Amino acid sequence: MEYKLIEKDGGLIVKGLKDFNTTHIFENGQSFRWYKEEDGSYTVVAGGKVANFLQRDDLLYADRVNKLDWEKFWHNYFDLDRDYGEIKRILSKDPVMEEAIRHGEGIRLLRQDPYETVISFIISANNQIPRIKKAVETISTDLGEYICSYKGREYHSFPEPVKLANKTPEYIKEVYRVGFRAERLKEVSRRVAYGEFDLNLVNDADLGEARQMLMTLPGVGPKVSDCILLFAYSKGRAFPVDVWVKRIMEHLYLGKDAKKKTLEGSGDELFGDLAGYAQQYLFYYARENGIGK
DNA sequence: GTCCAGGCTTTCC
DNA sequence: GGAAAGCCTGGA
Repeated sequence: MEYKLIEKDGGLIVKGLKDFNTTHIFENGQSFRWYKEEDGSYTVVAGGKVANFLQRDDLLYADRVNKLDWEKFWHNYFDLDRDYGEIKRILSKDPVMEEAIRHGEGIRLLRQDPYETVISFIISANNQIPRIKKAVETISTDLGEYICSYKGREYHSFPEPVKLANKTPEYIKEVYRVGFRAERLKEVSRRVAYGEFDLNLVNDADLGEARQMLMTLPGVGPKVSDCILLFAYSKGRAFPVDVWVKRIMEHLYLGKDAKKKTLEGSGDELFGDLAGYAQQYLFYYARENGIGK
């Protein structure tokens, strides 16, 4: 993608981004470490950095970001080497998808840290987004490194695995309010910290192998594993089926009471290697319209 | 092997 | 009170 970077007042202005909308990117449940400010901008914690993004027309005002940060980190984080225009053109051959895409035309799949994504989505099981966000924030405040204070809030990085591995399940449960997920968080962190599970190997595996590897971790089932593959590893064929995707796939394509296996295979069947992108447009569309409620 | 019920913590609507 | 971007266990 062709775009320009203009340094100004210690921040950065990005001009000419396409297929990019901060609301669509952040408010679709793929990441949990963002805060919407009163001016409509988003303050984001990722990669040990804090940045604020305000989008106005075709300009993105990036505060606490310099050219080097953008090129070394945020460009990749926002998946800017991928042509979402082309993805949308292909998916739009399906008239139902065309409608869904119109509602979330600026969605992009973030390239997030694998360990943070694993922990976040184990917490997400049978849970609600505000509470997931709070748990991830509390873990970071308690165990992560202090980064800065910005617009009245203090920010900390997401901690290394060993930090969570060294806490007792009782502590994790009581301090972070994660309930029955506490034991899972500790065990997964322990395996990663002591090299029993290598998150780098997931990257090299094909989709089926990667899914099987992740599902050996406690708290990681089919849905959570596909979220991790999509939101951390850019495996665009992963197709997480949650209650919302179930509802909208039944509503738009499959009819009610579709079998679990039919649902999980429907992404591949209908959208092939773009299933994960299709899932994001459908999810945003379903949530926005309250389909199936 | 597949399917399903019940349980799990706590918060939010 | 019921539901919540589910997973795990046990039993059919």
